[in-house]
Amino acid sequence: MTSRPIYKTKQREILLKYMKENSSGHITAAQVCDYLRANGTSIGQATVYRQLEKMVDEGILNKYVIDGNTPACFEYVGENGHVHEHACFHCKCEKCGRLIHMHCEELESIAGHLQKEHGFTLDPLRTVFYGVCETCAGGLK
Amino acid sequence: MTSRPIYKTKQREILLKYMKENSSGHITAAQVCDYLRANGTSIGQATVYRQLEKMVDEGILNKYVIDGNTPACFEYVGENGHVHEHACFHCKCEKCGRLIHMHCEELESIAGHLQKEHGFTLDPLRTVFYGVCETCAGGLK
DNA sequence: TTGCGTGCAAAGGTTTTGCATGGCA
DNA sequence: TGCCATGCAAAACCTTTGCACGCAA
Repeated sequence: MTSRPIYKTKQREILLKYMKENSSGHITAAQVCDYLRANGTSIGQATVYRQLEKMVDEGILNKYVIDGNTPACFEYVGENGHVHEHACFHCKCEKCGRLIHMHCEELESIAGHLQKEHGFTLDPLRTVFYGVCETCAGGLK
Repeated sequence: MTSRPIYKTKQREILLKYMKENSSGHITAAQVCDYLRANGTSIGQATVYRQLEKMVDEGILNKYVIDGNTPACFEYVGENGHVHEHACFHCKCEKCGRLIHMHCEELESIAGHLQKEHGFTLDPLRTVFYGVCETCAGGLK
């Protein structure tokens, strides 16, 4: 939501590439730093945090927070403007940590409801449903 | 959850009383400490955190984690196995950063839907809807 | 008496910030 | 050239933990 200019720096490109290549999973800032360090292309952690946060602002990345004591996870969700994947919702399992993508039209009605009844414009890209997935629920309580 | 014995200490009673009296809003651990300090009945912060967490385990309090950098919020939801009827949903405005909590029955159907159609057990306590609130949307872009 | 609760201080770990320098536009 | 990005280290922040003592049951 910020309208700052986007500088195309070497560091940004490296981060973008890495996040894109790992779009299937959720990456923590520490993991990024580790990878870069192991790769010889070390980037200051402050830059990593700043760029990651910036990309979240731009809608390129999603940020997931489980709780205050575990590091936040980032996930690549697309560039080129706002690639609104139609109603792509995310569910995060609190047990196995798995991130589940689901496309469901019915869930779109939530946005409409929030808008009409509560005057709240939902941002589905950034909203994450937390809970317990089928597998973990089936196993043990 | 946990099945530890519940000791009835002076500190616990004070905390319980305070949380009960402020059940309408969200209280942070720091707010509790501030209040107690201002009141002369200071309790060690470690105890505050430990008791609060314990009460969450017991189902007396709800704990809300918005993101990793803001302190967690606690809310009194009832004792005596008094299961709270309506889950509390949270909306966080990405512009003004305001946290809006709403009790809405219709939104509860989301949980049911996720459960039935996707096998996902929603945890309303930890789920936050991101978007733009009425004020910010109405005002300026 | 037993074992949990408490309090203090210090540690823990993630994320942010200050400031000087470097690089994109 | 102007402004933003970077990097390093230190700070900030919330929360947890170690340990000795106190207190409920």
